[in-house]
Amino acid sequence: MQNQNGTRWHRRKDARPDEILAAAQILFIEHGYKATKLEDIARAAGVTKGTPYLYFENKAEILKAVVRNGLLANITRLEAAAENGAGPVAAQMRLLMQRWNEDVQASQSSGLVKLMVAEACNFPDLARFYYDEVIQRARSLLRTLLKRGIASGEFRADLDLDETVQIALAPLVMALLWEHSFARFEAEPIDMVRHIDHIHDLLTRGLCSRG
Amino acid sequence: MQNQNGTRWHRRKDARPDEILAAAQILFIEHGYKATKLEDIARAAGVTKGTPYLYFENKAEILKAVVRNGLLANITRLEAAAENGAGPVAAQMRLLMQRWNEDVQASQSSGLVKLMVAEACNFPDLARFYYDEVIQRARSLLRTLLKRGIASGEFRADLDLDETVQIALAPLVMALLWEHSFARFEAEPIDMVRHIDHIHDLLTRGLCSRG
Amino acid sequence: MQNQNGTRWHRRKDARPDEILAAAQILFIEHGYKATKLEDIARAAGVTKGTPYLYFENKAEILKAVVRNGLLANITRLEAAAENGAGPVAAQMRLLMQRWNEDVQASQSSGLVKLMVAEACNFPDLARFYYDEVIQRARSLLRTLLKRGIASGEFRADLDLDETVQIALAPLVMALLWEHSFARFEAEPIDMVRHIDHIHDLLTRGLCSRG
Amino acid sequence: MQNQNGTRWHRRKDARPDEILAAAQILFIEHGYKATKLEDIARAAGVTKGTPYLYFENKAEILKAVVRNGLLANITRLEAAAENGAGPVAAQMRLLMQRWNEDVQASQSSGLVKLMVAEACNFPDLARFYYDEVIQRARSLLRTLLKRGIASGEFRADLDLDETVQIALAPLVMALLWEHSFARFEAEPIDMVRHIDHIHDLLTRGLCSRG
DNA sequence: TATGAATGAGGATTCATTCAT
DNA sequence: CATGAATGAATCCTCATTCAT
Repeated sequence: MQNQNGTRWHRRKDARPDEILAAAQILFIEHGYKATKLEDIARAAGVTKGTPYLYFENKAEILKAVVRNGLLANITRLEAAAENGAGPVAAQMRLLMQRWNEDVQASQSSGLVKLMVAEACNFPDLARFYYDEVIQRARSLLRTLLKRGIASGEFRADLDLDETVQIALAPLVMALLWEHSFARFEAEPIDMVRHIDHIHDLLTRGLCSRG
Repeated sequence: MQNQNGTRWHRRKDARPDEILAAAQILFIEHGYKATKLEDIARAAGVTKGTPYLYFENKAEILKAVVRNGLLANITRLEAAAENGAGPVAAQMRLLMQRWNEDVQASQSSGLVKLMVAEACNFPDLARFYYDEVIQRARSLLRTLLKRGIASGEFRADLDLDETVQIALAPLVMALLWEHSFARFEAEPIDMVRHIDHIHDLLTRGLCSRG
Repeated sequence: MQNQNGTRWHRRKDARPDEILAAAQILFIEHGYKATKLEDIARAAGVTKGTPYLYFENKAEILKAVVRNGLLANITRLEAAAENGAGPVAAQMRLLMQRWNEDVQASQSSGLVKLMVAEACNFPDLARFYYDEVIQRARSLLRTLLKRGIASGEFRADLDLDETVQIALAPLVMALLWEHSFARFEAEPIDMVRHIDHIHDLLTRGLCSRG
Repeated sequence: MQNQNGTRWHRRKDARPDEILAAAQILFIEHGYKATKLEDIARAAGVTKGTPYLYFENKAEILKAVVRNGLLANITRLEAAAENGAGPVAAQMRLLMQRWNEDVQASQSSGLVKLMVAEACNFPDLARFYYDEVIQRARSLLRTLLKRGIASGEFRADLDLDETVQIALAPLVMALLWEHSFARFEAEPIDMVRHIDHIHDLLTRGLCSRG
């Protein structure tokens, strides 16, 4: 028997769990946790019904692994990208947003946020993990930048940090959710690079024209 | 089963559908569509499991009715509130956002957005309805305001309308999603009135300090 | 409120049970006992769900009443028709078959036999009633005729009465069952008068040509 | 649940479908389609209620498989038995009827006809299949024989073929229906070999004595 | 390791029956 | 008498999970 690459079966041991998680991620995001059948995950991963149970306790654990895996990697890369920035904070912020976007695209993880929003109530400990390890760290990152901007006089000194962080993140998060909910009804797909430019522009300059 | 009067049931034909929808809304938002059992909806509505079928074809139709009912009413009230504004557009916008918030609070419909995001892929026609009748109408409303602001010279003339609308709505929508996902992990609940003020402030003035 | 005849509601008391039975008969024959909903019976009878219970204990009793009513009337009329025949027995037999056919057509009861065959196992006492009050009496009738024919020398003396009765009835019964099962697939409907002539002819003369 | 070996179950993939169909056939014939619970079928087949769904789409498909399986096999064997007959047609016909009877007894399929009659209206496509693949083929077979008999001068030349076929088949079919409806009320079971002899005798010679 | 047949608890839906009006 | 809202047992079907192979 040959797999799709034409290589013989062997040494898949290490890859299996990730293949299962990759398949599960796609299906969980597309249909939600409950509506996704374990057998579909298995089939999408190229294995049969029993196999996921060799690597994961049960369906819930697969969901947790999907989220942990995907998001931890993302946030970690984001934090790495945020280090040692120099120059105007606004420009750093813009660069960081674009980097983050590239990373999300590359890691195919955009739908995880939707998944977490949808399932937060049903998986309190997972939601807690997401809150602690993703949301808070992302906020922290942005807060640091804002502080630097305020300190340097680049940003207004009267900003409420927590509020501003929350508001600044919203359009970025919404773009992800959008892609996995209503984007298909739009005439044309979102150009994320351009969208992020607009977000950045609006955030920094505001709507109002200057006197 | 006996009700409080000692009779087996009340004759509630007129009230029943709404009671069932109200119960369903809470549970669908809390647990998602699939994870909500019809019997739970029934019990929460004070009836037994057969009763919902007297008023609704099936579970999916209950979901659709929940969404249609709740959101159509909201958007309609929002449009009414948007009429005949006068004075500075920024102030009108702020007023509208606060009005909308009050309406959402009053109608207990904040979680419907989360529900729609979570289930958009599984209910394409419902998602289409939501896109057409809620999203587009909300966008249209905001776009009109922006145009007025640009025309009056209050807002920057170089704004991309579609992008700006999308971005401006994001923090408002995120606040709703937040409430039904991770809000419980926060030290204190969001003060929406204050939050909206911050959103409005940031939107209009931007982050940057002025020379 | 007016009924279909334009007369006011009144004095339906006596007619109701029969209207319900008439509706039930049609539906039971068409869909079988289990697949027929009491509400459908009620609607077909022009009443609502609860009404049949004013006249009948439950669904099973309605079935029993349908069968008893319909078939007892038929067999009784058949016996009446069989009385005081004169002339050649074969001719009497033919006349009786045609009379019976006319009666079945007129009484709309042709499907009751199918109903009984289909439900005999689920309603043993009803089946017993049918066996005793319909089958046996019909057999008895035919047996009497056969005996007369044998006595008169018209029929062969070596006939086994029981067997012959059973065989002679078969095509008649089959024609009824046919009408309520596969007749619709035929190019043209059965002409029962002609069919009975053929049955009679074949029964009396046999297939074989005579030397 | 444990089987006799103390294991939870056997690996019976090949045998299962037939075991399920065999169980279903008995129960469908005994109680009708609607009144038969899938769990009863499963239990009768020695499995639990989920297992039938591994092999059949749903209950209706089980019914169809039961009928198709059972009856196609019967009619095919009947056609095989009809080939290359020699000698007097009446004798061939008798032999064929006896063969058919043996085959029906051996294949335990006598009740399928009753099942089809009972459910024809609820399963139009199945009824169509039965009409095309069983009834028409059986008729065709008999018609061929009759034609041969007429051609050889053995049978009357004035026979209406279609009518005669229908009438000749009736007692045979009725015997099957009888067995699964009212036979139990008879003092003694039908001796089919003898019954067929009588049918054949009556068919060929008719009731009337000869001058 | 991997398979996939089998399980069986669980959930959607139906419908005969009841009974306050 | 008649209605029809409500009930809840019954039944179809699903699918996460197990385990002999």
